[in-house]
Amino acid sequence: MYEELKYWYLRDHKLFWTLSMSQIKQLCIITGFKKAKKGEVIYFSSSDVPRIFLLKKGNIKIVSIDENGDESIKEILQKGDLFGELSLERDLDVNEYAKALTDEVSICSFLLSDFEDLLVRNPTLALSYTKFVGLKMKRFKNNYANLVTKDAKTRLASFLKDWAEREGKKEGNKYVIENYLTQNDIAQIICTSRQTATLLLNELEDKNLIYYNRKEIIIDDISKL
Amino acid sequence: MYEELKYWYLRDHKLFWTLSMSQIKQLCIITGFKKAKKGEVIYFSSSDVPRIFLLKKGNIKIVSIDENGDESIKEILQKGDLFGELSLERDLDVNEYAKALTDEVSICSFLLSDFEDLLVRNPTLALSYTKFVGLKMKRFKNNYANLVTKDAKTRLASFLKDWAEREGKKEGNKYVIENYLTQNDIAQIICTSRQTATLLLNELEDKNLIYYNRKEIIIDDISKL
DNA sequence: TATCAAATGTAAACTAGCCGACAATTTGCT
DNA sequence: AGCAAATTGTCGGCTAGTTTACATTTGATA
Repeated sequence: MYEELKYWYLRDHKLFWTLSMSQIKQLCIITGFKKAKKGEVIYFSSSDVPRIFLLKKGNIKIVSIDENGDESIKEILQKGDLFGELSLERDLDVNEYAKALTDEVSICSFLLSDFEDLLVRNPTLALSYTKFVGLKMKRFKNNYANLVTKDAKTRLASFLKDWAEREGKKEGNKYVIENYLTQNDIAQIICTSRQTATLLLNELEDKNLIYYNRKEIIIDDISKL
Repeated sequence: MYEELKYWYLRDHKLFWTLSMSQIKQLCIITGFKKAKKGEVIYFSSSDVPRIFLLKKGNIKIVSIDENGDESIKEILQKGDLFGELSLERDLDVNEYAKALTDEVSICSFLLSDFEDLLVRNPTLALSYTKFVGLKMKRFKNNYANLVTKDAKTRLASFLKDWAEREGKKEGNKYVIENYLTQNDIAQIICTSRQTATLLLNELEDKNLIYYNRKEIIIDDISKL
């Protein structure tokens, strides 16, 4: 991998904006780079050395496996998202993996230890990183609060809104989302059975609130959802 | 408040162990101190300046209010726990308050801005703080994963185990917990209705797995729970 | 283009847990 | 002690959502 490219990758993430180009170059912490295509499993938490990963391109899902072997989707990640040992502590209890949802997924990574060194030498970066982790925690809390208090229909609606706002092409109140999820994925995300998800999606379509197919989802008017 | 005492309060928290006494003194960031008794509401997140709080004594619950005015318990905090704007970012969306669960609650606090300065000047502290926030996030994830996948009975059992291990007096496999929660509190924590919580608690008592009253909860054999 | 696996659609039986309603008990307070 | 308020106990009806089971559609690939 070309050295120049490496730095650019980090530079691109807003977490590293505060660093000067020369600082970034000086650090040189990227140690891995990987490409994957749809369906491929990319990373196991129990893998060799603890790392932090940066999703450069494509979409992936983080799936965790509990003691009964049941799988649940923890997160859907977009281009630019960080994942891995974000809490800077190795966690052996958690068993999770990442799976490519789109073709042409590319990921780069650096070692946790290298990143720690970097943080110690750059207090400002450490501060923004802490805020970043904090923000992530808040989003989680919010999501889960939804899970607990709202019914499946509401959860589906707020998931779709969220998705549209994060990734959809906006045209006024209309949003077009590139659909790389199966109904089963969606069901797992909003924590319901596949059947219920199917039912609710069709219900939304019957009411002309969304148009759904395997390639894209069109939300006619997000304010009505 | 005596200066000496202030420092000792911080010194006592494991987050600050890495700092030398003189460093802590130098920093002198504690700006508030408060006492409260049972039932008292202590702090609103929308209060004046963003702060971080340290619970020195007693137990409190963090209650959040959603857009419908429904209240839900976010966290139960023990002596030594930090709370407030832990993510170091002010959050105006969140509406939450803390309520004393025991008599003789005491809390000290410092300003977010002071703490940020401190972190920038002490990268190692920043690092431990990030790990601390990360750990908190993990615990949350775990809890919520439970909420979603397990039924109420299992959730109650794991809450009781957790509580016992964190605060109970251990005698072999037997645990005695000082019970400062109502059944309604417990219900909210494990996200079920008060009636269901009552039912399940009585069920556990019928099976002689626990002994419950308003003062204490005795878990006969935690491995059987 | 024939085949097969994955994804989606649909329906009926079943159930955990919610909700409302009310009684009994305990606690704090004057 | 005596009263009001908070907490706990109990019941039946109700509903959202699960589960099981099977049919249909779609897309990949040989």
